Amino acid sequence: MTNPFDQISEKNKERLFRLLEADTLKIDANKILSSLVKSDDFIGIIIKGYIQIRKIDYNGNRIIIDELEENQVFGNTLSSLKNNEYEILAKEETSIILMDYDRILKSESPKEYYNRFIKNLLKIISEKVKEQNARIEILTKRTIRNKLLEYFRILSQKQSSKYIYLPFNFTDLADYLAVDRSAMSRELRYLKEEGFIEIKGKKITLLYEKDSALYQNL
Amino acid sequence: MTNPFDQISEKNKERLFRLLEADTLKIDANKILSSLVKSDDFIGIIIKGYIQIRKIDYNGNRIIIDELEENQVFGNTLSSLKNNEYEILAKEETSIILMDYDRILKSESPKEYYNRFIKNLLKIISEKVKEQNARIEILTKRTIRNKLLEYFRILSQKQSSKYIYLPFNFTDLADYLAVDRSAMSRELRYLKEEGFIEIKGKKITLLYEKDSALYQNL
DNA sequence: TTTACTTTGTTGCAATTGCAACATTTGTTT
DNA sequence: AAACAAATGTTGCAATTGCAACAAAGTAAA
Repeated sequence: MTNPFDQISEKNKERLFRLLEADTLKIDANKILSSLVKSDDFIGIIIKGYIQIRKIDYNGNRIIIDELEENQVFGNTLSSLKNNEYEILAKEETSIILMDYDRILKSESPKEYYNRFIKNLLKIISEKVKEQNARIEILTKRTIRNKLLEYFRILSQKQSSKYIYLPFNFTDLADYLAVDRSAMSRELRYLKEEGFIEIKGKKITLLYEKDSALYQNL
Repeated sequence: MTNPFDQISEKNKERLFRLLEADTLKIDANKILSSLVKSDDFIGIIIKGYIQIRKIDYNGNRIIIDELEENQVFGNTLSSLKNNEYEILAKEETSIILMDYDRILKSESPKEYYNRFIKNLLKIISEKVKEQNARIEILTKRTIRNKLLEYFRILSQKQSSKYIYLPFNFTDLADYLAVDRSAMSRELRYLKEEGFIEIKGKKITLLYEKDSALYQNL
């Protein structure tokens, strides 16, 4: 994961902050921010910590729009985030930097640290696109079972192991997969009963092979 | 939509192409490219035309991964595109530029046109993230009806009108929403019968208001 | 214009899912 | 340790969906 200030010295980082009028912000663990008092178009960078961007619809369904950890970016420039429609939940103590998107792009500074920062941002955002693609692949699966399997596949690949560790609790996982929690719970039970997986808390063991029939319809 | 060569002169564009060893490629209308003979990490830019990136799973379900028009980018850097798993379909005659991702990022050229290009790319990719977010919002809806309504909402907003024009045929729309085509067809009929929409070919008229009860559970 | 192919529309039916309601377990706070 | 809150597990049931199979309409090619 690329650090947004990769190859930028502390001193130049300060200069950059001044140039871009960046603000830093600290959010306590389990605190919810429902509006970011900032200009129209902003980009936020997670310096440290872990947040979720959530939305709650009229039915009370909570949807996890995004999950962000250190060095990742978010902002209304990158989504249709309008204040108040979404909430930002810090799962642990989190520091973020807020900066004006226009200011980032429109600055004509010839400074090396500025160009370097733009490049770093490009890399980070490219990674984000990739992650979103993975999410889309999951969401396009038509059954809960296939969504779970696709999610496990990606996680297993990321963690290079058949013993995978969920970064979610099950309630959040259901929101992430956009399915009903109890229906997901049932499907997980079926997968267990059929001997495909083992679950111990957030640790899941995949008992099937990559060429298993299970994968055939993914 | 930002042009990747915005504020870059023709001459500098040529220099840029040489610097990044970019190749141009022309694809005839309705031709399918199933593998891009190129280095591992590439970025493609649509210069002119319109393509779809599709995937066909073991069930024969076709999924539209991405839709790209002029000035948009794609590439395995931006998704998990592995050759052969996906196909690229040109809906019309399309020209694309292929370039090496590492080369783009690792070049240390101090040239103004190079930095400008990076900035343009950043803007384009930011827009892509935004579009993917919209897609995710649609896919997280739990019923076909709500997926359709969310899709219509976004389209109506984009086209600033209640008379919207589908960029898809219905078969492709179903793939885009990741639902069964016939089930979608049925749902569209219900929406018509209930007087919420009118359909004439690819032209759809939304007959409900933004504060309609229909929207309440979106 | 006849033929072939693609897209759209329709329907019955079985499978899957969401929903609601509740029990149980786990975690947190005082 | 008691009291409360949150997460997990379970189940019946109705609603929604996917699937299959086919008819009709539209489009392109010979």
